[in-house]
This record gives sequence, structure tokens and C-alpha cells, in this order.
Amino acid sequence: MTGTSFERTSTARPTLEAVAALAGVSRATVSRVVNGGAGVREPLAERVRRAVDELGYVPNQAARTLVTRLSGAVAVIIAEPESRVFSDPFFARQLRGIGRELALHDSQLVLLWAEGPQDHERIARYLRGGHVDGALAFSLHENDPLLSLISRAGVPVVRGGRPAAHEDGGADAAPAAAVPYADCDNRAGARDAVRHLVSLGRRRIAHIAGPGDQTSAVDRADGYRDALGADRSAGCAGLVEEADFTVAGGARAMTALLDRRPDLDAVFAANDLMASGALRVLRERGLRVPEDVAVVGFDDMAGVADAADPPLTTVRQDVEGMGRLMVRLLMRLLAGEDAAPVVMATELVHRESGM
Amino acid sequence: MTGTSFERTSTARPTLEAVAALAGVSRATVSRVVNGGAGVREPLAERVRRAVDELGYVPNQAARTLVTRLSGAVAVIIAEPESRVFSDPFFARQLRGIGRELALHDSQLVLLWAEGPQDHERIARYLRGGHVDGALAFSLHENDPLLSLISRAGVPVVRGGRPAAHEDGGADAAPAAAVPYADCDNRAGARDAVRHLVSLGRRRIAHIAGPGDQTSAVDRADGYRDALGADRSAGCAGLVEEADFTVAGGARAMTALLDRRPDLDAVFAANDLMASGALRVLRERGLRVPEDVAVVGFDDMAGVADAADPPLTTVRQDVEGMGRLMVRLLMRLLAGEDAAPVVMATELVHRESGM
DNA sequence: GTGAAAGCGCTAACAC
DNA sequence: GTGTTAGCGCTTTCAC
Repeated sequence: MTGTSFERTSTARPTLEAVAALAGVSRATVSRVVNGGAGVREPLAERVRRAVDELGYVPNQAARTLVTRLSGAVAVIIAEPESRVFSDPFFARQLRGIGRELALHDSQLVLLWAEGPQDHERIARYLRGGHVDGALAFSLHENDPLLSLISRAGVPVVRGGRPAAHEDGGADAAPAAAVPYADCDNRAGARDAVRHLVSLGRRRIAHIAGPGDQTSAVDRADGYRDALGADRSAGCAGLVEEADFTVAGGARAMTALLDRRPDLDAVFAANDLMASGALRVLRERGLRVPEDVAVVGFDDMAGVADAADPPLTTVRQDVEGMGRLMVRLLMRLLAGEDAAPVVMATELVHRESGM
Repeated sequence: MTGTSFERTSTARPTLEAVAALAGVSRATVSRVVNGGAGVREPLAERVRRAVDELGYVPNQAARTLVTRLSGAVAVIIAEPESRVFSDPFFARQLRGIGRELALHDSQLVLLWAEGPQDHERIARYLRGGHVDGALAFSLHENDPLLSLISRAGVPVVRGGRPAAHEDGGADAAPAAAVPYADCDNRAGARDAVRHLVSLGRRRIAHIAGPGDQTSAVDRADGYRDALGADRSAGCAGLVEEADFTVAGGARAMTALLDRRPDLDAVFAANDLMASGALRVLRERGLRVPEDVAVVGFDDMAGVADAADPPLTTVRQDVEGMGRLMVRLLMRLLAGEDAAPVVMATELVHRESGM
């Protein structure tokens, strides 16, 4: 006897009307109290509040949305398959950051998966249906039609991650440059990591880069080059190998690098997963970390960086904070204010692999 | 010029009324066509459809919800901190399964984080506000007040993962036994894994168990004992060590096991992360895998099991499928049908570590 | 400051 | 089969 359908219909929720009757005031007054109570004298307001408590009144959001045109919900749109959400446990943390911050703003998180163009129409309909006040978009690839679709639906949007430099947002969209985003400072983080290796006296520093079509990977590679700018002799020539942000890819890249430059004495991998793959290859080749080759990763992924053998020196980013930041940017947009992109600082975490 | 606020207000969406006017019919007829078109003659229906297309009409969900009392949304409630969602990349997959299946049912996914009792009130209000038609609950601990809270809100609910045997669902809730759930067959999966090790000729098979307060861990340990039931000599005495589902925990447990029983010749770890930790310790001790010690994990976690050194033989579960299943169970509940718990089969994946 | 009344956009009886 | 009508529960002018 689950009795669910019974319970559902039997739970006749009290309405504004009922509260008004109990408190002996008009619906308008109850509404004012429920919405902050501006312009209602204290004794009255208190009576209303007691009636609300007594009845366990909860406003009907649908009725409210119907008149205010505000849904109190925000869509989080995940674009696949470019998405790293399945390889990257950060996804959950970022979502949590978003969820927490939204709760602070009395807003709900509606999760939308865009697996391909076939989903665009469904998502467009949803956004245009007035279900959400704004949207947060992740893992968009360059000039993603999804973004112009969101713009055309008239829904304010904030991106996760910096857009590619040459994106224009599509034909009838606002220029992508106008869409605010939150990101961490991948370039500066990478620069710090490589400078640290240089300061350790490493002279032949290799880089295992991420996919060239992801801005985070490109920025980290740029940071690598920045750091070596003053001291070109320490890197670059034959010392960069691109991989795919996975452990296996990192291992392959490490193998290629060692074959080409057996004399390298440090590696900066664009993420911790690839750094782990590199560690394995180094071990198999009998190279000691960090004595022979120092290794630095990126992300400080829990359960990977700290559990690696040896534990990884790596660049930490505040993923949950980025999620919260995206929400704050969106809230500013919703308030009609301007919102500039925000880039968060990273922090180098010292562990055994990069000593 | 982001122009967001302008765009929002300028997008005056067409209503049923407008469509009716253009098609030269009544609002009721348009409503019928939009909702499936039952009972509307073809020529008319076609005219309405054209008007809908021409105007780009999208029904206002709030108005619809107000009258039907159906929101077209389902809440996914994640209870922390017991939650494995941050160590476990499966979370994203399960969410995707849920999202996909919900899309098939024209329903949306609203994500709710319950970090602690302080969030219960907020969530209760939300559920009672009629925002969602049903709920999917994860990572509830035993007798979680959250579950009775959901029941009391009158919202049909399905759990992810089997409840503990002695749960009663709290004072005024439906008995937990009545709440349907989806899970994989942890016990049978573990049994298969250990039987496989036995069939390999292993005689001293250890088990690295998960936390005793998680049913998945308990079930896997039971499966381990099941498999050895017929052949007690192959396991148990001093051969079980509990850990916490992490790499580091797995390493610690492996160390303890080896100290106690240096002669063990196989290990079944309750998840892949712990199996990875075990691999590291075995390697450090100079033991060969699988020659000296065979290792089997659980989960077939992408990027862990396949990337391990050597790659892990492990028990695969269909996480995305479980997510979809939970949605189907919920849909049956919503249709007023009975929904019995569903337990999904697992599959042993053969890789080098367990040959 | 408070109340009365209109209406947000839709569905579902109920007539015809 | 199709149209007419009465709300769903709320916010928000506009009087008072």
C-alpha cells in the first residue's frame, strides 16, 4: 500500500484565500506579507504570519510565475559529447557550487542535456516556454549553435569557461564576446607551474597538452610557453605533445616525449589524469620521480593528484567557487546590470612529484 | 550592448488566444490540438498546426501547471555528505540516464542538494510547493528523515540503491519497504567475481570491503562470503579488511592484509578505486599481478579500471541504465500503478589483473 | 496601509 | 466535433 495517488490528491494545499480568511484580512495583504511584508503594519503582518504557519501555507509557484513571468529557476545546459563531465569528477563539484548559490537566491537548478542537434529543438522550446529565468552553459564548442539558440530564446546566459577567441556567437546572436563567463586563470596557473619547475633547476621541461580545441588546454599550453619565454633553452623544441586529458593519453604522450627527448628532466601535464599516465610510463622506464624527472599536473583532482604515486604537485582551481560565480554573474544579468567575465586565480599545491 | 533585459521584455510570446484567432477557431480547439489533437477533425487540426508554427507558439507551462496540477518536472535529491557523488564519476552518468529518460517523458530534471538538516525545511517547502510531480532520492542514509519528509510532502518517490534491511522510514512515513528502488545486484556481482578467482585456482582470496554503513558495500561483502561458502578454505579468516572506497583506503587495507596474510593469492576489492590502491601496494612490495596476486575490482569505472596498471578485471554495472530505470519506476507510480524494486544484473569484465 | 477587482494563459466541464 | 465559460492561485493596479 504505497498510497501515493491517494496522498497526492488528499493533500489539498491551503491557498492565499484560506490564509486571508483565517487572519481576517484580504488576499492582497497576505500576498504582501508573504513577499517581504513591505507596506503592512506590524500587528497585522504578525497575524498573517501566524495564519501562514498554522495552515502550513506554501505559495503556488505556478500561479506566481503566471503573473510575474519569473520562474525562480535556472537551466544548466550541458553540451555533449565535447563535455568533460564524464571524465571529470569536477562536474559534481561545479554543479554543487551552482546549486548552493542558487539556493541562496531562492532559485532552482534545472539540468538539461544537449547530446546533439536533435536535442536543440527540445531545449529551444523549453527555454522559450518561460520555464527558466536564465541559463548556464557548459562545454560549448566553438560557435555552438546552442548559444545562439539560447540568445534567440531571449534567455540571459552565462558560460562556463572562456570562449575561443574567434567565436562570433552565430548569425543572429549577440556576439559571444558579450556573453559573460567564469573561468580559472589557466594561463597564469600553467605559468606558475612551469616557473616552479624552472626554479627547481630543471632545464628540459616538456609539456603534455590537452586537446587543441579546448580553450583550457590552449591557455595552459600558452602559460607553459610564457614561463619559458625568458629562458627558451628550458623547453619547447620537441618537448610538447598533445593528448586528450585521459590517463591513457597522458601515458602515450609521455612515451612519445621520452622517445624523442630521453634527456628531459621535467613534465608539466595539462591535467592530473594525464600526469598520472605520465607517472606510470616514467616508472616503467625506470625513471625516478622527482629525482630524474619532476612532474606537475593541473586540477588537484581529489582521488587522483593526492593518491598518485608519488603524489602530484599540481595547480589547484576552485571549481565549486567557479560554479557559484557563474550564478552571481547570471543574477547580475537578471537584475539588468552589466556582467563582465570573471577569471579566478589558481594555486600551486606542492607534493612529492614536483619537489 | 548585451541587451538582455530588452530582449526579454520584447519577446512577447504568442498565447493560445493568438493562435485561435489566426486559425479562426476557439481556444479550446487549439488546446486540444496542442495536447494531442484527440477529437478534432483533420482539416481543422491542420489549420491550427499551421497557425502554431507560423506564430512559433509555445504553451506557457505555468498556466498549464496551474490548472492541471502537473508540473512536468521531477526532483533529483542528493543527500550529502554520505554521498559518493564526489568521488564517483558515475554520478554524471546516472544523472544523464535520468535526464534522457525524463526527456522521453517530456519531464524536466530539477536538482536538489541536501547538505544537512538545515536544508530539509527548504526542500520540504519546495516539494510541497507543487513544483515537481515526483522525486528521485540518492545516498540516503539509514532512516533518513529526508525520506519521510518527501513522503509527507505527498510526492511519489523512488530511491537509488537498496535501503538497509532494518529501515522503517520514520514515524509518519510510508514504510521504507514500500518505496521502490533501483539497484544493481551487488551481491551476485561480487559472487561472480570471487567465483572467478576460485576458478582460477586461487586459494587465499582476500576482500577489501567498503564502509559497513553502505548497503552496496555490505552486499558485495555478502557476495564474497557466498562464493566462498562452498569452499571456506579459500577465504575469510583474517582476509577481510574494511576501507572507505578511496584509493588511499584501498592501499591501507592492502597493506594490512599483506601484513596479516603474506601468503594471499587474490584480492577482491569492493570498488575499482580501492583496487587501484591495492595494485600500488602490491607493486611496491614486489608482488606481480596477476601472477602472484590476482586482483578484481567493482564498477568498471572508466579512466580507472581500464587505465590501471595492469588493467583491472572488474564487475561492470550499467549506471546510466539504473538512472533510466528509476525514472520508469517513478512514472509508474505517477500513473497510479504499483512499482516493485528492480535489481539489475552485472557483468564480469576480464582484464589483465584477474587472469 | 488596506481592500476590491482584474487578469496572467491555460484546461476541462458543459452546452450545443 | 466545436465553442463557451468558469476557474486554477497568485500579484498588482487602483480606489479608498
